[in-house]
Amino acid sequence: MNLTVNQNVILESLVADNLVSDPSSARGRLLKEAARLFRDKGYERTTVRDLAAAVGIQSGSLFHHFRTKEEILKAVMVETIQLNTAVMQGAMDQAETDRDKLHALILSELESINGQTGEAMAVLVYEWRSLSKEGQEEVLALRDIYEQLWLDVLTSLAAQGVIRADPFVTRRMLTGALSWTVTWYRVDGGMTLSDLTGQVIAMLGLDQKPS
Amino acid sequence: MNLTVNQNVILESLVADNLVSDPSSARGRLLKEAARLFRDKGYERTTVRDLAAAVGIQSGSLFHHFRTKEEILKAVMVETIQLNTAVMQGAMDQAETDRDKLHALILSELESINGQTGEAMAVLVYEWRSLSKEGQEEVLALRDIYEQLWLDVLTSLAAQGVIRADPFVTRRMLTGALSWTVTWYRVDGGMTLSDLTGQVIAMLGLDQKPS
DNA sequence: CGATACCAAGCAAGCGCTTGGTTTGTAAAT
DNA sequence: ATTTACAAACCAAGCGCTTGCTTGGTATCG
Repeated sequence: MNLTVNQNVILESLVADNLVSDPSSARGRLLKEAARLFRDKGYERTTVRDLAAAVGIQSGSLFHHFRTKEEILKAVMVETIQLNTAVMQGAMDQAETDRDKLHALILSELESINGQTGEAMAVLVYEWRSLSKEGQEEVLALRDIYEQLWLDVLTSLAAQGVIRADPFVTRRMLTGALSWTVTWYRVDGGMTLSDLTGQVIAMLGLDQKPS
Repeated sequence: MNLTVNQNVILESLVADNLVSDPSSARGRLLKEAARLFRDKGYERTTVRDLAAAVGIQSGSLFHHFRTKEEILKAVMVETIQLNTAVMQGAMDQAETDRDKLHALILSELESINGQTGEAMAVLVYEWRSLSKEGQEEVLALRDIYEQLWLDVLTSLAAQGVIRADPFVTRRMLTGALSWTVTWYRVDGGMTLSDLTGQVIAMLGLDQKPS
């Protein structure tokens, strides 16, 4: 189960459906650089001149591709959700038991946050306020689909007595815990994302009674 | 064990030691409003005119109290850490077993995040990047003291086999999980912070074998 | 030829912060 | 009890700079 390869296959199909920009296109490269800058400096501290310089054009030329700076932020968020929902759905389809599904969800989200789409995921989590109200609602609707994948599995596990905390609370705690890894986890620190997934499972006390 | 009362007693002693501004002073009121604005709009989107208007003075008059806008942000962060470290230390001193101490730590942090100092705590977590490098280091040093309280308890619990995940990883996961509550937890939602603490304990699988 | 992608220049607005001067609070001197 | 002295707190005005974005024109390419 190599998630990286999986992600690229899914990416291609989403690009074909025009749901996600081709990373090699001008628009795609801009979104990639925007995600990096927004994560590093924050949306507000990143100027349109920064964005333009990152892809080697003049600041005014940005507005040929996007009408406003905020539209760039929204595109980063929307495309990231689209991609990661699809990747996660794929990982879920390969798992059989609910325990396996939970494992897949955790690993999948850690890959999203700390892998190729990590910069954009950090933006999604920490630049929420910079979106207009309408933008927030649009993103929120997409996010609901993603969240339902989690809730289905956690509710099922709770019904089986495998977890004892409330599924909704558990999901929210895991959202915080996993997204926070972006602030401290480094791939080169000797701990793989698979190791980290194991740590989360152990923290939840699910490492003792195998299914 | 009423944390709110406890917090006010500790607050007074910190004010007496000049470690924290008196909330009724001009400086104290400004910091309170600044925390609220920084949390709601973000540091960058909050202008010095917003800050001044919130306390009913002209924007230029702010610079009689603080040399720069960033100094306001730093003061919000530093004073919040000072207060919450003291409150948490107090809660720890009252607990006996390590399990009780962990319970106290979780409840204490939830009170910090969702109680009176919630706005400032959110700023501390989410406006980190807006501080200069020197400011970050200063805040980080204070934070280490705070974090050591957690690590001592978690390491002890791990040695006893009560928790099986790595103490450092566990703390980081809990940092994310607990600070994330600021985005969804509401006091009026029928769930107290004590309930929420119980949920976290249950999520960690620590609700089954009482000490 | 027509659309797409870009540049060069700059505008209006908003930003953090400064300046010079006025009011207010306080406490010692008369 | 009133005056004097002085620092702290504040206002009114605005400076210099950066911001997101616009405009009019020029390459590039199927």
